[in-house]
Amino acid sequence: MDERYSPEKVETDAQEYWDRHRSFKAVEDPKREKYYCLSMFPYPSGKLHMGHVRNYTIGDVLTRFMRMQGRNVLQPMGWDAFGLPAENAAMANGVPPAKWTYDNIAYMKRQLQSLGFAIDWEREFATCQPEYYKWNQWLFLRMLEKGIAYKKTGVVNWDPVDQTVLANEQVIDGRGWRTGALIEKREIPMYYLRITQYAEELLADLDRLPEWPERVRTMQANWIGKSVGVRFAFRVNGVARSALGSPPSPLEGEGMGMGGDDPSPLALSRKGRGGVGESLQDGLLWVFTTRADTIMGVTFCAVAAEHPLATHAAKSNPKLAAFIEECKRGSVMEADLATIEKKGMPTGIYVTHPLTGEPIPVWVGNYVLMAYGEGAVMAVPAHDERDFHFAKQYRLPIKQVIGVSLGGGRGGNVAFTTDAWQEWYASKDGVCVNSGKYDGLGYAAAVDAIAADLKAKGLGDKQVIFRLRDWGISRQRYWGCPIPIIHCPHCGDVPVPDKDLPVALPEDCVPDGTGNPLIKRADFVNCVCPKCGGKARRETDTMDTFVDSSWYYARYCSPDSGKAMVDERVKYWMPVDQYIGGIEHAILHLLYSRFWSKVMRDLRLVAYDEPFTRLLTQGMVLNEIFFRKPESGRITYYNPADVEVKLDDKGQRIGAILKSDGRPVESGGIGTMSKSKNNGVDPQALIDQYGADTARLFIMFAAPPEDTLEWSDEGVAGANRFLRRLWKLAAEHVGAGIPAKTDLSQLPSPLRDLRRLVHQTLSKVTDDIGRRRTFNTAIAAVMELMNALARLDDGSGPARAVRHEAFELIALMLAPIVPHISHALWFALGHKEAAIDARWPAVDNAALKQENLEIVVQVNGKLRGRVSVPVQAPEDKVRELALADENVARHVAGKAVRKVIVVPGKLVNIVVA
RNA sequence: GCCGAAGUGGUGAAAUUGGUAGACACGCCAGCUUGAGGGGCUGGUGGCGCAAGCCGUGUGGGUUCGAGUCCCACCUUCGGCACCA
Repeated sequence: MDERYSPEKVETDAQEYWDRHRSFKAVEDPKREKYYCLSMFPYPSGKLHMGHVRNYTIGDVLTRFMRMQGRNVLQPMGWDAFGLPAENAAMANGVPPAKWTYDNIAYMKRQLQSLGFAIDWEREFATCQPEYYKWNQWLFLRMLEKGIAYKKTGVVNWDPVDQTVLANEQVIDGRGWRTGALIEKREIPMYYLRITQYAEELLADLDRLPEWPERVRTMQANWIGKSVGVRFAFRVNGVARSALGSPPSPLEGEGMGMGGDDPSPLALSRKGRGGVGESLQDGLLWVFTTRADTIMGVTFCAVAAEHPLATHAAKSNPKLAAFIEECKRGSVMEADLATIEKKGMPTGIYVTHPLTGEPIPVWVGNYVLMAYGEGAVMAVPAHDERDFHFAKQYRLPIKQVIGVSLGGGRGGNVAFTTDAWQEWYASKDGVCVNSGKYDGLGYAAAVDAIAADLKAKGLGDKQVIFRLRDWGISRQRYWGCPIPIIHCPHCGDVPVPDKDLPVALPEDCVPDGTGNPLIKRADFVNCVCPKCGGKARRETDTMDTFVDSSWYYARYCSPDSGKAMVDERVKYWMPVDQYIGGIEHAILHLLYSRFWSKVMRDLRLVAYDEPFTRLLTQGMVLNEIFFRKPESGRITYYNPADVEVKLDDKGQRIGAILKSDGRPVESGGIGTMSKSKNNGVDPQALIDQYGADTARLFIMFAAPPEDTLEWSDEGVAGANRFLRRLWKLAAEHVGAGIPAKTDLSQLPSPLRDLRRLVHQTLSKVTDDIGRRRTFNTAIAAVMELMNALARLDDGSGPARAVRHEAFELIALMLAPIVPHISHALWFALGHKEAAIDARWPAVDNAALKQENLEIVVQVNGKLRGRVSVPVQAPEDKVRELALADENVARHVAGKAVRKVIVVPGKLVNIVVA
């Protein structure tokens, strides 16, 4: 064994061994329990970043650990290879997205391999390969047949200069990123997937995912956004149905006939979202409310700018038309809407209150969303904070209809004033007042009574609605999976027959920013109608890349299947036992994958309901931010590698300078590693300098996996120091020869203590990795053991045998985390079989036995002494020994002992007066 | 604004079930080692105090023999987002 630890050699050797023996090939074996460990696949952006390294190291540790536990493990890897960056790169460099993508994949694959991940590379694929995306198309056609996929118009960002559709991220302050032109909103036909049909199940099944982080489940539940309330209508005064120009809808009447008990999400999702018209059938203004108990307090209604009633009113009111235009111009991003000033304008139209018959004015409000509910709300300013402020601003009446008695709870109504908003105004705990026959009813009773009365009048009923909207998958982009539709002038939109799949994407296009290049590809666009044989035009839109990532985990089970999307091997491997990825995917990717799984299940392609049994969301990787901001001009960020930090003599930071010019830079705190803040660390540089094991060790040691991880060059050096020390100690031990097998059950005291520590450490590491997933504490425990081992200065036979066992267990305990050095140490310790095929060691319970325990003694809760007591000592004896301790006796002397609390094996607390 | 998570030495953190606060590591200090390369080894390192000891886990209360951990109120930071009717 070399005296010196040289990671390049150690790591190359280990990786060559694993390659040669195809150690990571996963083979289905019904006799063995499987373990499918999956990390979210990367977008091939060019090179790995630290977030990838962290993600894949966590997955690899669990994979290798479970493998040592005897499970038949699968850890695959692939590439989320379609997407916008490839088109941007093409525009910048003139390289086709296909070439750019495949080059990046080749480079990043080498990087992943150099980190020594236990990946079955034989299952690798990229989503841009026709063998994969063929099945996107195939499933899309099945969805079309089942009515899950459908076509309707949607709004997109239109750049009038480049004549192209832009993604949200390509719109900066309302202008195109390349042209600077003001972006217009355009309505174009698009394909949608009816995820809302699964809303109820997607919500309910969150309860079947107990091993997902609570906060992810909460985020998904909020995103699905189930609301139980009442949908009802106001008659629009003096407006006939024909005047509104809304065509009779085939869905008309469906809402009323559905009954409140079992509302179908499918029907609901159609209603109110299908576009203009439906909300005004028969001259009715439909609204949805969760506070029907406040209906007697309605003093106005507010509709969205896009609402047909607003459109109608604007025809004869230029000022209103201008206001509506202003509202429509604003951002569609809901986060932006949260901060805009609330504005409104009266339409001049009145509606009739369904219960009181009073006339109610209708306003247009910029805070009403067309996409949620009916695009119209009843406004109860006394009991809704937004309505309250709106009413104050425009001097609209405010009528209290809910009373609350605080304090005693009997009768005494707390005073209501319109001076300022009070928290309790929105409370559901009060009872109705000023509400005629509903007076005195609580929330639930009032809602029931009011819903029943509305139903009797044929003007409404209870209703469940979801915030979740159908998934629009059409993208007016080149580098994606073609949507398999043919547009025929005679037959309309015709699905591509299964036998003609895949619709292959030409790979030699170079986008130039002026729209989808597919439109100009005659050989792609021109085709023959499968129905009538006439000339037809192929759809040029491609699919959202979230489609690609919605089922890739299932494809890994049978990546070579040419006949089917997935084959019977999926039954063995799925569902994924452990999924690992960034918290940024908590909603969309995970929700779409869950939806896609349920669709595949309903098509009897798979048997599972949920694709990911256990989820681990790893924290972000942070680093310091340094910058200079000149008097005039732009802020410049400096990479922490180019900055030297100045410390005072206590190690407290006093400043930082740029290494190149020695002049000070300012600290911007710490933040996520990003290009814009120039605070990234290149994993490749780290691997080149210290090796993969050091990178893996540092990343797993610095923080628990779910927490953020702060980068530290000193910490990396420390991790490397530990490995060098381990290597050196092991080399010294092995250099003296492999000790003969020795009976370790009878050892002198210091050796027995050391051996107990060895097995205590094994016990802790097993629990930390297997159950707690706190890799940082597992590593700390091994470090502690190594420190104890280094202190043992004893060259005797028994000592060498104890030391040998300790090194063996250290090599195995560290094998999931730093597999290369463990591989080398294991062979050096005299084993013929490689560490990769070794089993996780078992704790020797006999080694854990001890005769005496150290017990802490407190007096009035303050630590006053420690005593050694026999393990089997009865409580009286422990108490006696505790009181006999010199320091304890001193603190107890002269005081009456009131109580003595004995916690077996832990402590004694003596309570004195 | 709403929702969620978290506040512990100079720093990253540990304390798993209410039971020794600060394991492990970084940094710093002292000493040794002419093998300066990102050296190696030993010891020290929460604050105050000569000491006994006292104080100490964001702040203020509370429960308990005992609280970083449980309860109430507040402050701060981070993350997510919805004006969701």
